[in-house]
Amino acid sequence: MSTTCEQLQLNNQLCFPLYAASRLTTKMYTPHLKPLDITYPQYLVLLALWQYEKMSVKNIGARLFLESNTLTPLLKRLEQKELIHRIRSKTDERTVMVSLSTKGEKLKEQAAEIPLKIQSAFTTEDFNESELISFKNNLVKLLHIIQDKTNNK
Amino acid sequence: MSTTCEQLQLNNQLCFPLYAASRLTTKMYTPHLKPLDITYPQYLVLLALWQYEKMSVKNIGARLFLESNTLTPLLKRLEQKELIHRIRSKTDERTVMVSLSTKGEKLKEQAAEIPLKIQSAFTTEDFNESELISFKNNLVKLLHIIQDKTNNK
DNA sequence: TACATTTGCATCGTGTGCGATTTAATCTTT
DNA sequence: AAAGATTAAATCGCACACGATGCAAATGTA
Repeated sequence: MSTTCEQLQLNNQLCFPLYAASRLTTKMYTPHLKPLDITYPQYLVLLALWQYEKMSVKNIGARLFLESNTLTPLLKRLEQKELIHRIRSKTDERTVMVSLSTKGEKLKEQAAEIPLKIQSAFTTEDFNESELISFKNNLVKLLHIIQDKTNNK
Repeated sequence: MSTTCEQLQLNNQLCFPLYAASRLTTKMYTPHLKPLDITYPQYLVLLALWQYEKMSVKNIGARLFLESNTLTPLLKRLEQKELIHRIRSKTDERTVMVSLSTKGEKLKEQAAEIPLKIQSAFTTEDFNESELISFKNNLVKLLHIIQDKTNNK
């Protein structure tokens, strides 16, 4: 105990609760995503596509903060499940356009109920809805700060 | 736009900024951890050991919310780097006790400066230190809520 | 037009995470 | 004490993440 620096304690760092909360939250989605036969990162890609219908790999990456080295294999899996189409653009052969299949479009209806179920799980007597919203806003603010820090390098 | 449910938008869910912030934060550690030749999860294990010196795999897992299927290979890598010892307990042959090696103990000094460097990166005109602390407290509160939800299943 | 540079995606290797199962040791119950 | 249940690690398979590199198409520049 004598040689323990305060700063080096797990609970005193921001990073660890962020890391742990992210993983546990992802786990909360599993029982809802398993019936749809998709993983959480795949769900995030679909969320983006349900909003924009058609996006390049680059675009999806910008939205989710992911590179092609993660996305390409993930998108191939979604293609194998016949949820999306991957078509190389005619006007720019470098870019691959990702779009929803009919099956992928339909999945949206089943997924529509998930966010509410998750949110209700978070809302407790210790953390009401308005507190949750203000927390989320702070989180997004933090996200932008980190984003700037990592980009400006 | 017409068929887009509000709830299904990326930014309106808590999960996504949590996931993104966690990954970007981890990335911020990389330049500091690379000189020490350790990864971020390995750093977390060492943080726990610097605090308690000697822990069972089970104990480390309880602290980091990780199971042996993740920890065992990770700990073997730390052992290969000669930062820790893994010794099966004499009193209970099922448990493996993890302790710091001299080299692992020494690494603490080099790591001691990391938390401050990270924290200063987070502190900006948009997010001062007290805001950061209250945000972290909310994050920890959320973590406990999720923890209860996932345990009681 | 030639040619260097940039861009978008893919590939590779390593290291997590995690559900599911296995194995061996310990505990419980009778 | 023997049988059954529980527990702690380990193992296995799969799916991310991500640094590094490769490659072909597009762009910039002389």
